[in-house]
Amino acid sequence: MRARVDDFIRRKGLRRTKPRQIILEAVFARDEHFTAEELYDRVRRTDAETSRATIYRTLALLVEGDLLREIDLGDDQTTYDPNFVNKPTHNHLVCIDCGRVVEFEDTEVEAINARITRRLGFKVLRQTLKIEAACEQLRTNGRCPNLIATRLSGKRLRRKR
Amino acid sequence: MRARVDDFIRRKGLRRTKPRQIILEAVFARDEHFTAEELYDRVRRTDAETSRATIYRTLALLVEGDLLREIDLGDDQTTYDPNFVNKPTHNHLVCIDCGRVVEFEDTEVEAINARITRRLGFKVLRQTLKIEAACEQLRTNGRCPNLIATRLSGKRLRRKR
DNA sequence: GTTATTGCAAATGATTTGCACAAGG
DNA sequence: CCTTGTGCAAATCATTTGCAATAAC
Repeated sequence: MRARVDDFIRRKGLRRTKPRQIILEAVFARDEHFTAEELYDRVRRTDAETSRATIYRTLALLVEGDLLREIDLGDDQTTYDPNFVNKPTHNHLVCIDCGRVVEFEDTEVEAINARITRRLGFKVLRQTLKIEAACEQLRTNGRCPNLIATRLSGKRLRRKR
Repeated sequence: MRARVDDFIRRKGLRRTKPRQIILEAVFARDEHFTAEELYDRVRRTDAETSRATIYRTLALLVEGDLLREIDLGDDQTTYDPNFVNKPTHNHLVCIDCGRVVEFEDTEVEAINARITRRLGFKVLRQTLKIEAACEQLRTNGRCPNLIATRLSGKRLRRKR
């Protein structure tokens, strides 16, 4: 990943500034999804100077360079996914009970793309499959470990304003 | 459709007001996608009194009642799709050249859902597949009738702010 | 030295909301 | 009547942007 990022900076002729370094570090340190605000908080812990503007501007650069992808999890803010570099065709399942997001791959999606190209005369560039689902454990057992964990951690469930 | 709407109003105990009637009429008159602002314009032509607030409130009711579905076409405003009542499992392809949106169905998507339920232990409630694609005609022939039509009509191409 | 980059604060723009008035049942 | 629904204007809130100062190269 480090290599990909370095290459990106070189290719784009970007400068290695301090805020940029810190942001890149924060973005690719883990494989979790995050929002601009969450990234801002994380970055702030390392450097209290970095502004939201720089966060947003850097995110835009990374998205443009295909190092990061914007995904829509159904709420009012954009979520960023750093995992497309390693898993270019993965999809998302969002649990409506606990808000947990599960990434999965399914080869059949590729087959659909091929069929679309043939049938509709378009060349597929990118496909986004989002599945909203309910935790079966919660239905059958009346309890869902993820939901409990979510509540305990105090993390807010995703929802539209 | 008329029946579905009436049923919805009755079931919800909603009142039949003039602005509501006009909005419902405008929403289900065609099967085209639209934004809140486009609906507002359309409604305004029939009744110059109706406010944006009422447009948004009515849209929220319809979405809640599953008569309308919000979709994300990649720009900054919500698009509404009135076709899910008749085609509950359709998907969208967005052409990055001309912005045209093509609806399509593909039985394989159902198979994926079934597989997810089995593999991941979630019950699929709703699936959203969006494909971004390029018009092959434009690539091969250098021209795309849709693109030309879009430009002639003066309709803005969809894009992030 | 130049040109890219940053932080700040103000602007944007879609959507939501408080409130007093109007209208449906 | 009594409650739901409406228009208006103001409020929200994530994201963007203009600008002067600062830092890469």
